[in-house]
Amino acid sequence: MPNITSMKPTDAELEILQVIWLHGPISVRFVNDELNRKKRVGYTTTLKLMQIMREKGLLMRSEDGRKHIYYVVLKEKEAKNLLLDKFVKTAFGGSAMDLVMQALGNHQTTPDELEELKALIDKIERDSQ
Amino acid sequence: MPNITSMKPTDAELEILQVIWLHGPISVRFVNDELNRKKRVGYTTTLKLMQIMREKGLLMRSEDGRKHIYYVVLKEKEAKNLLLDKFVKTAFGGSAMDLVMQALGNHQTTPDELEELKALIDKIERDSQ
DNA sequence: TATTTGCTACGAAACATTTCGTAAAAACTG
DNA sequence: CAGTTTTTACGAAATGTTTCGTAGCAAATA
Repeated sequence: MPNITSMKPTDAELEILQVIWLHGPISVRFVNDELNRKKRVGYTTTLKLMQIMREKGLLMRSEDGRKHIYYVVLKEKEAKNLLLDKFVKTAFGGSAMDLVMQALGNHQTTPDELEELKALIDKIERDSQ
Repeated sequence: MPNITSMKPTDAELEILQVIWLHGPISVRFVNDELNRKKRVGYTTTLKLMQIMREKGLLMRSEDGRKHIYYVVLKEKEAKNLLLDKFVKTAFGGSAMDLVMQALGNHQTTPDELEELKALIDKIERDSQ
């Protein structure tokens, strides 16, 4: 029963998770190149972090000959759910609705997005009947 | 120009911020008692943390005789906005709407809350005319 | 085959966070 | 006033995170 919040990914680890979620099973080299588009970081730093993440159970890898190919244990959506839960607790005192209201109020939204959101609300209301 | 994300409150610091936001300007003793409702933590630990938070510029204090009374520099709402921005970036790749949809879909909501949310959406739509 | 390149493993330094013990002084209590 | 309690200051240990250097080996290349 993997649980990403009990694994507490750090900020650096989260950056790596994002890259892997976006680009699929992937080599250390690729992750490091990707990270270096934003900031300078040495290859062995990234390697070490990914090794630690594997020890923690955050990543797994297949050994394709000499190279190792890493992938995330949890699906993106469930992982983000767990992270979200934790964030709601630590920053918003447990109120998801507070977070939703504040996020909505302070970010640009397109009409399409608002329609999508209204559809979701309708669905929630219907399901609760 | 205070900015809570550049100050990077840690998890322990965030717990303290929550207590102070909730209970107003407050003594170390009160914060520590409050924290101890959830977990055991020594008085000097809380004291030290709050001293560090003051050095970082997260808290200020007034010296009421012997006791020190601490308060948060940033208003709750602006602080949470900054934290939210950072979380959206690190965990949701920058998409606030993704976060909103996921938060809504995965937490219990009362009919009242949904009404409030719909009102906010209406307001956003009206304002964008 | 000899050299270079690229990969993993690993230890450890540098840094940050959390925890607490001790000391000193003020405030309270009997 | 003497003793106890409460408070702050501070140093430092314990723990967690991030970074990188070095070594050893395999693969590619000259």
